[in-house]
Amino acid sequence: MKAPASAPAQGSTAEPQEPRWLTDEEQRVWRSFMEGVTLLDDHLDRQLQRDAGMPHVYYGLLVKLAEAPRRRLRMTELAMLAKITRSRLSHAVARLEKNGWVHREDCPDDKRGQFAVLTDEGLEVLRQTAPGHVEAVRQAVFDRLSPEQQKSLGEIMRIVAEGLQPAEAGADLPWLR
Amino acid sequence: MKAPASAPAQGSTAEPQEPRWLTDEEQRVWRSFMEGVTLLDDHLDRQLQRDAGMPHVYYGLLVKLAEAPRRRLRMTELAMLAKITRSRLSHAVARLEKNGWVHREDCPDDKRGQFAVLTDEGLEVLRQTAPGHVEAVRQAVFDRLSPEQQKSLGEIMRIVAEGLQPAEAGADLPWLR
DNA sequence: GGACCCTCCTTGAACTTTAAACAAATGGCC
DNA sequence: GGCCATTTGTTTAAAGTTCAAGGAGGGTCC
Repeated sequence: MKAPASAPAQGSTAEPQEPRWLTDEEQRVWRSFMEGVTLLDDHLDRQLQRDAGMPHVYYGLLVKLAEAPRRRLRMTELAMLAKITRSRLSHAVARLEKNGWVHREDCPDDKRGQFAVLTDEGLEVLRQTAPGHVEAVRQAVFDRLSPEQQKSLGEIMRIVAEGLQPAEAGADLPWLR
Repeated sequence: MKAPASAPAQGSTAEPQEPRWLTDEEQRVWRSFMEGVTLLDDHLDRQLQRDAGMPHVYYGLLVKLAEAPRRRLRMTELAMLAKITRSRLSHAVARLEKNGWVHREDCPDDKRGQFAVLTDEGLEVLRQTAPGHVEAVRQAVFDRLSPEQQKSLGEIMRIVAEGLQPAEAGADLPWLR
């Protein structure tokens, strides 16, 4: 299902083509990318763990909930918005519930369904910690990039994300994209 | 509690300035970034877990070792190259050792020191799985970006990485950077 | 109604990561 | 030599993530 990048007739039967290795320049790009991501992720995780008592992903969940109508979302919807599996979300919400930042509610329309609801306490935590988090993001990223670079980064990562979007996602779910 | 976005003399004593919130456009950039990274990371992790039986980070460790002088590196050095903590590395190497991909060796010069050494078996795993991994990276990233975008991405992430490099790193370690 | 398949969400076990504490060795410094 | 801070790498436990399996409801087709 992939066409050769260049000339030679590629066997159409099996996989074992000559690998399309990265050039030195591509290597450098890729390594910078992975290093940057690793360092950034760790940095933000530590910042939030210290100041908000939760990892970055969990913080992201609270943000999504805070932005949702009535501060609530179906589990599946939240999982898709946050780009995580439902399993991971189940565990995460269980933890956040224990903290009192979120609580679950049955869905009246669909007895299988669950809403995750952001509590007042959860909203308060967000209020208190958001400034510190934005500041961290700014210092690590936006303060260091020119407006053009910021724009590029957005375009580039949007392209990457689109390419990896699980095919099903949003296809039949009107509320997404 | 709203302060003007621009001029005012900033109190020099404490923290509670008006947060420098992200603009809508910055928000979009940041979210695309986080989504792209999350999806990409998961994608590569699954690809490697399936085809190589290890997470992306572990694969990265084997690569570093393969490139090192006698296929060996001191634990601390490897940890810095891979941008992970020594603790995490200890666990990772323990696991890789159990797989037979790596083995530890005492450092003759420093009795505290340990080398992580890539075994023949480990090198073989790398040989077998590298093509699949590059292909995944290509399809997810390089095939989708123009040469200019690839260049930008490299520059941008290099800047971000530099800003987060633990200050100590490389300062006194001649073998790094 | 009943068979069947799909979706929603949870669960438990295995594995990975984190954070904090620690022993041993090193390297000044006096 | 002896003292002391630092470096090296590991360990423990707790927290988070993944994977595969599963219970339960919904939807469709006959």
